[in-house]
Amino acid sequence: MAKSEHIPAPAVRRLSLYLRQLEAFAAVDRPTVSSRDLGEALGLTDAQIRKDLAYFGHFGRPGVGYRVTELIQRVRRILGTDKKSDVLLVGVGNLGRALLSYRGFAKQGFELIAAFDKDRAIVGKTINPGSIRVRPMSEMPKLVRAKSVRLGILSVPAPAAQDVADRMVKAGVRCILNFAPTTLHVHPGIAVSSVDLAVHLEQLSFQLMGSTT
Amino acid sequence: MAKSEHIPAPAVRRLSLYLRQLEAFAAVDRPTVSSRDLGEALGLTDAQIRKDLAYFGHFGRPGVGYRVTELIQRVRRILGTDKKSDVLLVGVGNLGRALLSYRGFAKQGFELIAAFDKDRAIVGKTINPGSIRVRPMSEMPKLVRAKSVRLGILSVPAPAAQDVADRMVKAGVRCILNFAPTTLHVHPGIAVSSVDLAVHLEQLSFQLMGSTT
DNA sequence: GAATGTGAACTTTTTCACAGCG
DNA sequence: CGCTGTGAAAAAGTTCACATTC
Repeated sequence: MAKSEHIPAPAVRRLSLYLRQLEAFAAVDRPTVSSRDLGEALGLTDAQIRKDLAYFGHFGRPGVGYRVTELIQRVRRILGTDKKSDVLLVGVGNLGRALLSYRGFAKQGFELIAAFDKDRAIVGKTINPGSIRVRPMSEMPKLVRAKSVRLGILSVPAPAAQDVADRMVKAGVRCILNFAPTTLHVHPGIAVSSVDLAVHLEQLSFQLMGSTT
Repeated sequence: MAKSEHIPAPAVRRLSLYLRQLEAFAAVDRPTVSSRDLGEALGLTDAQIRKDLAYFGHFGRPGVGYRVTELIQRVRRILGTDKKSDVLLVGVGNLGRALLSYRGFAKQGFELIAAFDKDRAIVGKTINPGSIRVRPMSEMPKLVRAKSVRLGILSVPAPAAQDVADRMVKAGVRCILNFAPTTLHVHPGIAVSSVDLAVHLEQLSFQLMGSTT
């Protein structure tokens, strides 16, 4: 396969999980893993894992499995996280601040290089250890162009989300990680991924319903 | 349909989105909506929406659509958010604090009633406006039993996540909203929903790859 | 006339099962 | 022999299209 076939979105989502688990194996100096090992660790079937990886190439060795460090590199390459990406954030409320302090981004190759807010009371402040100074919204387009930022994190309140998204896209941002509980309408070609606490909680609540009956 | 047929997980996920959009329509005093209206607002097809809602009952009127306030109540009922649920949180780091300050939970019927952390430096403190005092881990099982808490939010670092999850489940928690970037292994019957920033970011990064080529 | 609910057709995704390589 | 990669089969999910109801 390996070639430019259409790759299912669920396969790409799982690729991130594989990467994480592979890193866990690497941390323990495991040289190789089989699709079965990975599957057990992640709660997936071995066939699923082989099929997913095969969309991208022939990475394994029959009788042996996958070489851990090699596969990590390959998966990073596929996901585009082998090189650092600059990321900006708009909306420095509670959540925005937590995200700015989150150390996990850098580990994955994402660097938060700027934060913006419209609130004059916050602009100019520096969010602790992160050393990023909050800038006014007006400076956003300039920075996006100067640094060719493609990835934006949107952590403003829901009513402002669409407007801010439009401004990000206009400035040149191509992918938005949306934390606002609202549906964003963007041009096709612009990617949006939404992190929605309401949906997660309500889904759990629904399952609770079923198990009580 | 309406009957105890197997309901696809994606349909349940979307139900949350429908609820949110319905609330937006209600806020504007819209009396009824058609599946088409909902679909346009959410970027889904009308057929999808009708099919999803039909899993749960006959809520609409041909020629008219769905009565907004009525459907809101029904969906809340289905999701179990028509009644308040107590929620606890373990792990009062950056993210935990942000979650404790998040006002959206209450709006959806979830009440954060307690927060726990193992760090003695944090225990005893009260997280601003939220008025919740952080308690030591040792008090967790007692509270879960006393209040029959079924839902737990897990916002501890990845290496501690499995252990804390086990302790939550042992205490009686049935559903876990997991923010740690790790796969949790729990008994079948215990529901886990993971919010995974790595997966979201890497997915966006992947899409960026494709559009650049 | 407008819009639902739903079987049937279609599409996507997962699982199976096995030939073939190391 | 163990384990991959992959067609073929099965399952799951989505869209179509229309009879039916308001």
